[in-house]
Amino acid sequence: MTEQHDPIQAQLIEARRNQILDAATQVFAEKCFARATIKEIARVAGIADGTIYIYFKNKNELMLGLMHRLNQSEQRADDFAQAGEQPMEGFSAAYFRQRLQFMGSQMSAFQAVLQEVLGNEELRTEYFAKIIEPTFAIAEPYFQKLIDEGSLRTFEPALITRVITSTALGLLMLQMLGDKVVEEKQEVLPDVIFEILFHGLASRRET
Amino acid sequence: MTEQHDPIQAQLIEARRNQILDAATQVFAEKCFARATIKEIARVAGIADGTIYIYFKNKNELMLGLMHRLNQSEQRADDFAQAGEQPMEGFSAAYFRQRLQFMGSQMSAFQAVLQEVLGNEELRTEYFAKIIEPTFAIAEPYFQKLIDEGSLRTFEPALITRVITSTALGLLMLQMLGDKVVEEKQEVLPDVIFEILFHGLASRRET
Amino acid sequence: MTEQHDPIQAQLIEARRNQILDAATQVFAEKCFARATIKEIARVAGIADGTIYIYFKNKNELMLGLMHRLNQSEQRADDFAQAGEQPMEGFSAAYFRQRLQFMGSQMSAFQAVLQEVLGNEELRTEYFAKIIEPTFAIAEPYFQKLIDEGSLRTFEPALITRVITSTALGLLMLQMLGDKVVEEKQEVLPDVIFEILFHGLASRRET
Amino acid sequence: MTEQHDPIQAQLIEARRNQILDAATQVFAEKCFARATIKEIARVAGIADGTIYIYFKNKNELMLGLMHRLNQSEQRADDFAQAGEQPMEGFSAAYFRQRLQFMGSQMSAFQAVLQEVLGNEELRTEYFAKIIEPTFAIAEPYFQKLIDEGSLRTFEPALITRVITSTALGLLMLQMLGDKVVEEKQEVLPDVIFEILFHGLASRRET
DNA sequence: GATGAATGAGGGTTCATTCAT
DNA sequence: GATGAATGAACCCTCATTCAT
Repeated sequence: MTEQHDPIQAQLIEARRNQILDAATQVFAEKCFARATIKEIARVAGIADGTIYIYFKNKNELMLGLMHRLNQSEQRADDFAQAGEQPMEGFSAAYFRQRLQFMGSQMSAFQAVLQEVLGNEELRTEYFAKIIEPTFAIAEPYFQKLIDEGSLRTFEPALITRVITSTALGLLMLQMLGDKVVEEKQEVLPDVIFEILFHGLASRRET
Repeated sequence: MTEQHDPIQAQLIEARRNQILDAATQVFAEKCFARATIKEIARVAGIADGTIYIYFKNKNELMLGLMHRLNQSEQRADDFAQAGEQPMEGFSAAYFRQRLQFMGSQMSAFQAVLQEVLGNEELRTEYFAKIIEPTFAIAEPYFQKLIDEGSLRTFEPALITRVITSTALGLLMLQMLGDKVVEEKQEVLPDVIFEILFHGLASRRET
Repeated sequence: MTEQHDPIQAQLIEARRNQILDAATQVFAEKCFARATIKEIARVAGIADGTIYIYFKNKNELMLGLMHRLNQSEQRADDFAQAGEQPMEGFSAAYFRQRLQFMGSQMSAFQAVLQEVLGNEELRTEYFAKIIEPTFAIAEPYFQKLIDEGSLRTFEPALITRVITSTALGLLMLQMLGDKVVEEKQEVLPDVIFEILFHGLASRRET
Repeated sequence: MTEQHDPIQAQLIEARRNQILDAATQVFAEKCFARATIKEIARVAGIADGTIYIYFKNKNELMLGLMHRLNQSEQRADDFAQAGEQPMEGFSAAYFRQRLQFMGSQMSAFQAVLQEVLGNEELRTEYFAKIIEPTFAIAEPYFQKLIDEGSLRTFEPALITRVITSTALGLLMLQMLGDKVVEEKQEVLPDVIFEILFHGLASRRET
């Protein structure tokens, strides 16, 4: 009957999906995936329960959709690959700051995803394989190069990525847990962390 | 006639509680709090559903009991306060290693608690106020002293605690997410992290 | 687009509520409130368990809904206030007969309510304050007037209402308990009771 | 092993049964049969849950035991059969007053029994057949005699018993429902009721 | 006999999902 | 496509009853 307005149709569908995912993000972050109800997500999105099932097969697909969208915007925000030939410290510091800012800006979504990922074996595996591991895979050669250049001390690149990721991830967790200091200092924290990770806490004279 | 079973009784009750909490820890870590069922916890504990309700008022109290027990064993394992006059680096490294080992050994419990804490406003507040914040309160003066002594560079102690905690917490998260490298290297990681946090990633010549 | 279903919708909702209340009345009367199960009420109503919870918040609200409906139909059936200037005996006898007939016709509902009210402190207080006491408040001035007119002997109106109400309530109880005589004679009983209450059991000569 | 101290043993058993029934009466009246728990009855009786099952087969037998005991004490208090040759009005008034007083004194037990009887088909039948009907059977010939003597107007004795019983039962119900007037006037109410039932509410001149 | 921990069937309630409108 | 009433599976929890001590 209705002709296929492919591009317009697709945009409408995309808009609806985003509307629903926004509502889901909000409700998941407030209440966690399991306690969130379709009814409430629909209410927040301003649509009827049943409508959600036109755009997502089931509640789980909502979470996957959310993860997927988060991942996409992450990649969009991410210019790691374009490290190019910038001076190491400058690039690294800028990248690190940008990364933390992005995570902070998407905190609700990260909280919803992490929350569920921690308690969902299947999702956990997928999340790690599709999102975290690829980041490592991109970063490790970069650190290897820096070591080879003599910019960095000799640690296994795999360990370097873990330590840096840990710090960022842990900071995000502290923020989610409501730590006031992290929240108040979010402007300076990326630089402080970068400084500590690169030059250490210890004063030089005692080295 | 009947023996005084106060002490014996108490021990039996404690044993049952632990048996149930062990089962709960396992099931919560596998399936998350919300998806875990009393039926399965009972099955894992090898008892009947109803028995759980003799020892815990409801499912929520199971989680609180688990948090409480984790907190207690944490305090028992913790000798931070006894830092005494040991050389800074030695003590710090040892403490850091011990802390990470403890967290690793209790990973399931931490996973269950973190998982739920992330998705439960009320629990989150309580967890942060009762467990995380006190740790900061103990550690900050220690770092202040080290700064005053000139052992550490001048950062706000509050930020130092956040960065260190973040790294530990993030590492735990990575392990929970199934990172193979973290698991394989858990012997050396505490030392690597300590080394990086204290002396930095950057090679010295470029300072 | 969608029709304005406010009025239609409201009627449908009312019909469903009544359908459920009818089923509840039947099951409560058979089995008492506490032993009645939502499953059976749903079965009798010909709907699914969950549907009941769309129309009533919980099982208790079913009982309150039932009480409320009974009270409403009672008020509708009640024209006491319209006693007007009819001759006392005629009006009283007619009213008394109508009242007993109404109670008999709603016996199941009364049985369900009385049953629960007897075993539920809170409901008891509410039922008495909202339903029984107001009836007394309406009736007492009427009897006072009859006494003042010299139609009735001098008893405290409060006591008269209690005695009459007792007789009606007790008769209802006997019927609920399965008394065959009350059931068979329900046609004449109102008149017999009225006759006894107004002119006494005793033969005149011996007065 | 233990010799059979039949009489002493029996007395101990009877005492225990009464202790339990007293507790049951109290808890049933407060909470109704269905909501009363064995645990609470045991607590009120000052014994362990399991002990109740030594003296009563199950919870239902508690109710039957209570009914039975109530019935026995009723019969003990009842000297209807001994009507003898006393003057009709004197005896009747005295009997009626005594009956109402007994019911008032045992109100808790009656409330528990009536409550449950209203909602329990099986019990209802038994209660009516064993307790109420026999009373009718005893009273009816008595009223027949009074009619034959010319002391009472000519009503079917079966109806007279129903009306009188209704009034008493209804009065008990009003008291159970918490009517303040009935409670305050319990001293005079038996006489008022008797007066109304025998000589009517209507003033004589209008006869 | 007395105890009370243990059992597990059963009930109230929630909520993801479906489907007639 | 959109709706939201209806469904019923599944969960938490209670409590009568049993039985080893």
